[in-house]
Amino acid sequence: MADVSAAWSRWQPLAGLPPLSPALLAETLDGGQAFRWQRLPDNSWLGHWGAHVARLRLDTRERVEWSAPVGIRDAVGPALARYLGLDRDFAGLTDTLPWRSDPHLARCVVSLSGLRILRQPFGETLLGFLCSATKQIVQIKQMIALLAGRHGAPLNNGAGADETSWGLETAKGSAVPTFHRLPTWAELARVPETELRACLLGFRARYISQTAQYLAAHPGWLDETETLPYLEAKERLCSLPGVGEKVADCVLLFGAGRLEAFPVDVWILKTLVRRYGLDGWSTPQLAQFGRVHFGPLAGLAQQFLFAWERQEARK
DNA sequence: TGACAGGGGGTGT
DNA sequence: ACACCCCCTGTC
Repeated sequence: MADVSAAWSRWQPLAGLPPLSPALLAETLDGGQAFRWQRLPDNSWLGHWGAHVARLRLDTRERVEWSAPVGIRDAVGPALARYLGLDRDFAGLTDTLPWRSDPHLARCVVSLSGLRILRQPFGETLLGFLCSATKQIVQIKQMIALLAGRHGAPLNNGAGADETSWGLETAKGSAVPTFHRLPTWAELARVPETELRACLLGFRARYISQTAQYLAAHPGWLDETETLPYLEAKERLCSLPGVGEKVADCVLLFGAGRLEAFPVDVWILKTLVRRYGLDGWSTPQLAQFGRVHFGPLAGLAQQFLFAWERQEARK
């Protein structure tokens, strides 16, 4: 294994996060909420959000530890706490879900105990889910990586070097390229649609380009949207090209901490049909069912159901 | 090993 | 209902 200690801070425990199984850490970071985490050969996870970079791993007792490039470590600590929602008691929140009267939810909650909802940067979450239409996670991650690499600003590690790989090497011995942040919406507005297409976006390139034009013409619109009440925020997001109810709910759930948002995708659709017997219901009807049945934290319930259904499919 | 379908975490018309 | 794009995956 390559020496990765050189420019990374020493590993330190992440206070406030209960012990986690490797599978659950993977599900949380790489289960469809976020698209910028990768598993490294040493079994740690490398992730990016905003201008932050961090690595996470589990110690022998399954407690989460973190490390960051030394130059930005002091900023990453608090950012990580926010990103992972450490200010929220997810175990307590999960306990308020109606699992006592819902056997399927109960088994999901038990088998995926410890699952949490990330709090990602709002604008990046919008970009990620604009890429998500009829795409699987691996493909979305590929698009996002290309967007970051080609159109995002290189990240300074805080130590003055701008082209460093921070000593991080892959199993094959080649250096990991310089880290880049995702392009901001202002930056995306200046990228020709053809170049977006070259990032494997397909028909999503037009949506992203048009959304970028709109956001560029309306400064502050996105920040305002993040602060609005759920329904108003959702309505505004849905007015963007390429954003429908599902994408809007994902953005609000994973990028704004709105646990009432209940995205209905094909997995949840399968779940509601197969496990709840809702054959023949329309998508709006299913969304309504979810909000009523699962209550004010329907989005949290959704993540348990979603993870369970994907897990079943992989068996 | 290399082609070749088939289908994909949705939105807009 | 169907087009929109085109990469991934499984299969032959």
